[in-house]
Amino acid sequence: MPADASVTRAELEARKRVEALGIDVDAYAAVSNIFRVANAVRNYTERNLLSEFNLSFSGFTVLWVLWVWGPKESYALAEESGISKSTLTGVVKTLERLGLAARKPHAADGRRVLVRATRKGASTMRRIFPRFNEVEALVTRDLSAEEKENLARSLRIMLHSVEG
Amino acid sequence: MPADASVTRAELEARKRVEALGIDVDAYAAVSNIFRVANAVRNYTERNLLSEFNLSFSGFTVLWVLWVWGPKESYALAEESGISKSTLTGVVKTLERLGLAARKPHAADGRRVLVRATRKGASTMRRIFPRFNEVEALVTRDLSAEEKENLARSLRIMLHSVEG
DNA sequence: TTGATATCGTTGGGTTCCGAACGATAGGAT
DNA sequence: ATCCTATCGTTCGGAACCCAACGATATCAA
Repeated sequence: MPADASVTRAELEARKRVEALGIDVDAYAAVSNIFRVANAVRNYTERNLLSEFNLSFSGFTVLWVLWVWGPKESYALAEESGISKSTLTGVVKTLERLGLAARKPHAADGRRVLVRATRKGASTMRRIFPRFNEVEALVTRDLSAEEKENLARSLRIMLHSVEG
Repeated sequence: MPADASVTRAELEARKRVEALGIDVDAYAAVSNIFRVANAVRNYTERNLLSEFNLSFSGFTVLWVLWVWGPKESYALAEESGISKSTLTGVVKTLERLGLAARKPHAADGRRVLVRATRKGASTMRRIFPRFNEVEALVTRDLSAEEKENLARSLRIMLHSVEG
């Protein structure tokens, strides 16, 4: 086992603290490291890439969803982006101010609103995404193709468990 | 391959959109699913457990660190909790209001502040953590012990790449 | 001892984030 | 036609979140 994969001192300390409580250590290790990595990658990306475009991570995510899926109603857009609908209102407002997204009323239903990426929004995504993917490649550079696939597969299984 | 691990429709749509851009799909799949799972577990936990104690996820994390490591200076506490030191000021203020943490001045250095969990904070953690671990066990219930270990190991390797 | 420089935690300004409540619209029922 | 109920996006209040700037304290050189 390479040194990079060794259990960190923080993890050892935590285990010592809770070992008497009948804890599922494997589950703890898996989940806590997911949060650690997500946090680290999010912060890294916001600082070193998204700030250049005045985009928050959520703003980027929402624009990404619009770019991939095309125009979407607010509720579905919030769902897919992993934020609440009230948060989405603010994020879309910011994207509109930046000229990256636009609202249009639903043709048949006066309550609904369709959100779409503007041309500028699409061209921005074409510029950002390859660089975002470079970060993804960077942070997974020490994993083999098989390890990356297993990682993604395990995460999909977890997603099914928590959402189902 | 079980159905649970199949690539989601969202992922397929995304791949279609970016396949012409020379993207590292394995890296994309690994990283994007980390965010999905982290988001889902965080929201689930805040709604179904932490809200009972008026704790945000960050508040829980900070209190967890104090419980595991004992009293800690602000900078180190922020670092270990994955938030900025200015955010920590607010979070600790909230924990103080709840009676779960307390500040005390550093003996030798007037600039520094030590934060510690109160008795109530410690007893609260003893109540929360087993239930938090139940959630961790729940969301990993369809992974074998070996899969959980491999997952944690891959994540530690990634952490090393992004932080180093 | 005094002055320059570094390092603490906090504050200020602005965005993101959530749940709850709200107004507006829709789609029945009667 | 007129309720009743459901659903949509927004608003509201408060917490979390960041960076930059700040005051206070420490450190070390001259």
